[in-house]
Amino acid sequence: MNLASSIVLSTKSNLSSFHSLFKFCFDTKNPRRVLLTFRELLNYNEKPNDFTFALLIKACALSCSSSFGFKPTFEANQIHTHLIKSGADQFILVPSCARHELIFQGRTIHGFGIKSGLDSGSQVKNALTSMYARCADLEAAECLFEEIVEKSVVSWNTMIGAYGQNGFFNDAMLYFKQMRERNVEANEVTMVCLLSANANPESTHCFVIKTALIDKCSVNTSLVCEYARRGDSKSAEVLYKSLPQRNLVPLTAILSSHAENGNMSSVMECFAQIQQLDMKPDAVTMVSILHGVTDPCHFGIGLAFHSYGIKSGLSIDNLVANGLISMYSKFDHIEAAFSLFFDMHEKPLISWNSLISGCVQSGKATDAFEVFCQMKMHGHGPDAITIATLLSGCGQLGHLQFGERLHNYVLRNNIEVESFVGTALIDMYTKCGRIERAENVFKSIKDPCLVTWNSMISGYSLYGFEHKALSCFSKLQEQGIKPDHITFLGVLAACTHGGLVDEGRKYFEIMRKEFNVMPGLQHYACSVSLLGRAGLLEEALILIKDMEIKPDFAVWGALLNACCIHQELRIGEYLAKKLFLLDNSSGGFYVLMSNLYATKGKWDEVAKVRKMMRETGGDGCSGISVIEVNSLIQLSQTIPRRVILSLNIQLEKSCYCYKIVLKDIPLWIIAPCSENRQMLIHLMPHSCSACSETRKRNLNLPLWYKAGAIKYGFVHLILIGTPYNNGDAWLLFVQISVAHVGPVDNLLDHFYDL
DNA sequence: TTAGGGTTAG
Repeated sequence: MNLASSIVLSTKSNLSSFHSLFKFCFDTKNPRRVLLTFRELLNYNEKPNDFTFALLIKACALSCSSSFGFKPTFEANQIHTHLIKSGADQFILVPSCARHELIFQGRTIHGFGIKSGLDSGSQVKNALTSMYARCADLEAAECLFEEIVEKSVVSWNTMIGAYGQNGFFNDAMLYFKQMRERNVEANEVTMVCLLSANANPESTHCFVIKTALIDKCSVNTSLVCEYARRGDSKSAEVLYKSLPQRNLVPLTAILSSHAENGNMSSVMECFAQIQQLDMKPDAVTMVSILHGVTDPCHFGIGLAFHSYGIKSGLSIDNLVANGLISMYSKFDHIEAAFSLFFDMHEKPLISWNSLISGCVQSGKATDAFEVFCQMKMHGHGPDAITIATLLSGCGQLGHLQFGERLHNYVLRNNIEVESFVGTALIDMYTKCGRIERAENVFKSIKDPCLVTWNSMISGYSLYGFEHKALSCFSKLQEQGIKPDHITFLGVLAACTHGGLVDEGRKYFEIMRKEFNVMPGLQHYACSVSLLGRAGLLEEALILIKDMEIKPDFAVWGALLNACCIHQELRIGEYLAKKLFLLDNSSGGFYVLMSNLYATKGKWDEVAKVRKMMRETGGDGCSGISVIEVNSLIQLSQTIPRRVILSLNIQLEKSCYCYKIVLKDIPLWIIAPCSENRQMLIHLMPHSCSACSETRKRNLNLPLWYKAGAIKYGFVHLILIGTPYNNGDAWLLFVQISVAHVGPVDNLLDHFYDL
């Protein structure tokens, strides 16, 4: 129990003391504590009134909106039980409900209100409306709103907020118009709600000047924030400077918009301003700054702010720690990200997501899956963000099986296949060789956004379905969606793969003329490749010479590749010199040169280039290969709990990570290749008996489970699994994937138990 | 009773 609770409860307990305590819980952003405190209230035999009721609803609503994933809280369930147990005689008999979601707790309290007659006041109805809105039950919110006889500005604000919070911006605006038609005067909250419902800041700005609401601190703060959020830093700054009072919130919003644009010098100016004005930067300020650190040249700034965070104590804040994890991951310092994560006192889902995403972003998807397993062991279920991130990891590894399981999870749990998850699925299926499934996912999305269209266009182009890609491009335009630079990359790639020279020229032209999208290096590289492959080397060269940006390795490389195709040794050698000066460490360059000489049968030159490649370490990018072996193993008639498998996997010099799927339970094995050394097996947490048994024995499930050895170049495994009976025999379906995932030492570093 | 800067995702 915290200090405030002790103070209130040590004095003579009365209802208003409890109400004060409830308010304290809201102020300290701990709505769930309200629910616990309500239990105390009942213990003290205090009779709640309608105000208690309204506060309880607010607590439920806030808890509900903050617990993404509809996870019931222990406290809410407790209070529910209390309502039934101790409040039965005076409040309710609650209808039993199978779904244990937090909204259920809110409905329980609603039911209690109806029965006790405490729900008729408009204040309570407003609170209830807001609760349902936060739980995305707009139908219930609307019903309640209709019941309110005298709809005050608060009632209208609640509905504007309800629709705005749930993304129905047009409806929010309609309610605002209706409110005006009924001559209800808007207040500052109306404006804040409208702005957060994506209202145009310019028109809102005019309106608030006319109605004198501009003088309200919350209104101008929201306006500055909205200008900033839309990337209009200038308007945000002009408005901010016109304000009499300096305030950290709008200044942070401006800083954040600069950070979003990667404009670190402006970010630093804002930060200096904050310090000059003696304002204390908070966690949001810190996290906004860290968000802006995307360019490697700014990494030093990021490090400096990490130090600042340690000194100021801000780095303890979860938000800041998440921001730091993301920043370090962006620059491939995944060890630092892990270290920060392990030091966190509390690890909410969002922090797990940050780390998982960090692993995927830094190209270590295997680690992301390990972290995901740990996350599940700690009792967190994945949300839409976890799933989208992991799907991206599946695409990275070509890990179709796990991707499919994630898709099944989405379907089983009624997670909406909307823009983020849908696009991630399309991306995963495309990268895992299942374009038809990507198509099906795409068709299931009601209202695909630009990024989703882009994924499908790129997918088609990758598979050489250039006409489908171009048809997608036309449909996208029919929907009134404006293509961006990624769309054109997909479209140009489709033309290149299909050899559609005229179309490619046309799209390159309309890209800037019609859509005002300036071609970047990748667009040029693609067009050069298109022209070069078609043998139009001169036109490709002219295109490069006319570029308004300096051509990079990819652009010249595309031309060199065309030279290989058309055996243009003379131009090829000229380009090779250019490329060598640009970047002589890239393996790609040597491969291209070697291919060029090979087409002409110049084997001596090929050998020279290969030697150069070895000497410069240019062949640094090793590939990942995955071999899948399926086998059905028949076991003895007795029910074997301990299954001994001798798997015939020849070990090679480098270290490998093996993934064995026992039935559908994946086990990861890291195999250090020194002979006779114990092999370490990692059990992926799952609803398998092996895992639950281990968990029962030891709550701190060791990450690695010693169970095998490597002898004579073969892998011998002892697995504890549950085989299944097909009526005749006990069977174990084993699928083995062998994937080279890099040096074992790097992987092992991340885990504690070794 | 209604609202207000931020982190994680394609």
